[in-house]
Amino acid sequence: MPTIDEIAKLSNVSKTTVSRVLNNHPYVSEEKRQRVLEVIKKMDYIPNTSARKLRSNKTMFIAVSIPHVDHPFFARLMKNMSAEALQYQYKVIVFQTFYQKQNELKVVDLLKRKEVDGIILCSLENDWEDIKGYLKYGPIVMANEVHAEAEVPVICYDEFEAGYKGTELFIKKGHHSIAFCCDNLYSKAQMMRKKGFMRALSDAGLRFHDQWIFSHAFTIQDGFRIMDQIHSMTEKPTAIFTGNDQVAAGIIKRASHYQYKIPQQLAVLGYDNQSICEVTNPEITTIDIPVEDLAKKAIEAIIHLLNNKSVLKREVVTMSSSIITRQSV
Amino acid sequence: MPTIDEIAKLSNVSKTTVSRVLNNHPYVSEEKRQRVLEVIKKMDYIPNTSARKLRSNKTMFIAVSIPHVDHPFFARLMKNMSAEALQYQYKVIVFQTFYQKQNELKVVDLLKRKEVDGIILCSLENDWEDIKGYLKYGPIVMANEVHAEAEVPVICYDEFEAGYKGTELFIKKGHHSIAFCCDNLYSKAQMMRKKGFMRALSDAGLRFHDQWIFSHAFTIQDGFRIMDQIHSMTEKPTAIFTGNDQVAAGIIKRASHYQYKIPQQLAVLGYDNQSICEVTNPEITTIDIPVEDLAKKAIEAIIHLLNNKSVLKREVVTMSSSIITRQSV
DNA sequence: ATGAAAGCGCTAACAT
DNA sequence: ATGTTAGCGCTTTCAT
Repeated sequence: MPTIDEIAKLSNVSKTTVSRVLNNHPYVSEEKRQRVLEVIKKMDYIPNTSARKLRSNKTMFIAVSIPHVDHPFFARLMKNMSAEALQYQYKVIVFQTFYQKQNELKVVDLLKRKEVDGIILCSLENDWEDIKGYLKYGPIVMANEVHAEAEVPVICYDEFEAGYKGTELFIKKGHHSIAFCCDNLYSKAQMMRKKGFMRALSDAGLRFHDQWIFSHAFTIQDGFRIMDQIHSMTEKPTAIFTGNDQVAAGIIKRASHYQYKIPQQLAVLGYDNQSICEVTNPEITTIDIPVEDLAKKAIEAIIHLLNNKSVLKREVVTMSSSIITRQSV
Repeated sequence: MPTIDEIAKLSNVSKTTVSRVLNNHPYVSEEKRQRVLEVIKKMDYIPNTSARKLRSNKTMFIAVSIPHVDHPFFARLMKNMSAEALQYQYKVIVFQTFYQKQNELKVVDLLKRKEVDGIILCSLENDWEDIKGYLKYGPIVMANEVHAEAEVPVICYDEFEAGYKGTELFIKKGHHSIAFCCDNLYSKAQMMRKKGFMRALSDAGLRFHDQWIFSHAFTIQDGFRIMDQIHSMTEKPTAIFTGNDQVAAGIIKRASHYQYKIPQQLAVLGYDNQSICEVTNPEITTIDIPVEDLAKKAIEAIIHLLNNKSVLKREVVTMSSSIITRQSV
């Protein structure tokens, strides 16, 4: 692979001039520009990225951290973020934490190593105390996940509202015994959603049962497990807020197996509006969240910080979700 | 962020020594090593990655090219490749082609720019002729997708066998009118699968019908569309090889809507053994492919090339798939 | 408009 | 065992 020096030599110009041509700088005579361009083409030259990065101290990379990519919601988010970043000539590197603190710390380390220019955290494994120190190395934006006081832009859904709305829907349909699923309870977003759920319950004068809160609900298999648990209970809920369409699908399938009438005996509300909602029987009533919008806003936020080098500050953008009515509620 | 020079100064050693400590070279007195380590810790120092890459001409990055990440099969593949690469201290960068030739060319360009050390192509948009020139910049491995004469390692499934086996299953069950779905027909892998299908047909003395070949079959929605088409036909197939569980799910759902008895009136065979197979009604009989194995072997292959700088040569590893019997066939 | 020269932060050959 | 020095390939002052 030729270097800029060789191109300069062959074009009979200095490497400064070649660099100018490469970067579309003005003040290069048309004649030399053409000559350089020809040599570049002939030699099949492309500048070395590492050298450029070292010199300019910019990588044009944004790291995005997610639990793992084999998850319909995060996959969709990544797809959109990548496409959006490309609009700004930035490339997205996906980093999977696999729910490990340590892997998340490796992501923020990338900032320190000047391996990426900025970071978007779509989940949060560590305490914010352990992350905030990295802010001095570059901007961090939080998307999807929220945090109470992180002094960074946060683009998120109104989880409280979603929790409230969904629960309210059950109540309107006459349910009094409502269950709730979540990934885990250390996620602030999940907490907010649960708060909305609890509020709707208390606003309606309903009690909540401890054993009707199911955690570690991610997959179809988890849905099976949860339904098995419900089936074995003496006092059963008649409605369940799943927080995830995969889980809803699993519950519906297993409930049918146990001959439950859905939604009469057990109403099931999904979350995410994934395509799986349309293939279960009955089809899944779910909460639609604006993933594309979230992706776009998150990329815009990080790009803004990158370009303006403006001071990072807390700035929460909250997005509304809406209920998509199908058959399971 | 401090540089290696500052660390050297503060430790009263040369930067060579610091570099040695950093890279675990021998021949550093324990005393100096400790001193350096302390300063590094105190100063919160991490070496600049771009500088390292420029100097060492290694990036420790592997680019993996896929159509897009929001696809259950590719998501699973990526998850496994990323995890596997980490074992060798390599990081995977996912690049999505969105089925565009031009995006795929950007991926191979990364090799030329020294932005990645090697590439794994999991799909192929361009003619091999337009890719092979990049081999002089670094190793390329093909995984999942195949190519007739590409002179690189190819880790793939036995698509012919899968096509044959699946079709044979239908025939054993007494079907004579069998339809076939595929993404597109410029994919060599898809071609092989189709060949297996055709061969099984002809071995059984069965004809194939042009209008029973459905292309552009990727998603649940495509499944709906295909089922609509089938339903409108005067001469309908009684079995369909879908090539993808999402498509199978869509077909099953829509067929139920039209009151088809599955598998009696319409047998449906999936592909990939995704978790969605277990939530449809009836559950999807499918072809299980060893994704984890493919990921592992592909990473091993590229690492091998990277380490040994051995000559690239064609070397095809073919993996068998197996039928998972559920209810839809 | 163009070029000479400095230097980004690091590693490694070479000398001691 | 340790340090001196060169240089990876590029961009950017600064001078002309």
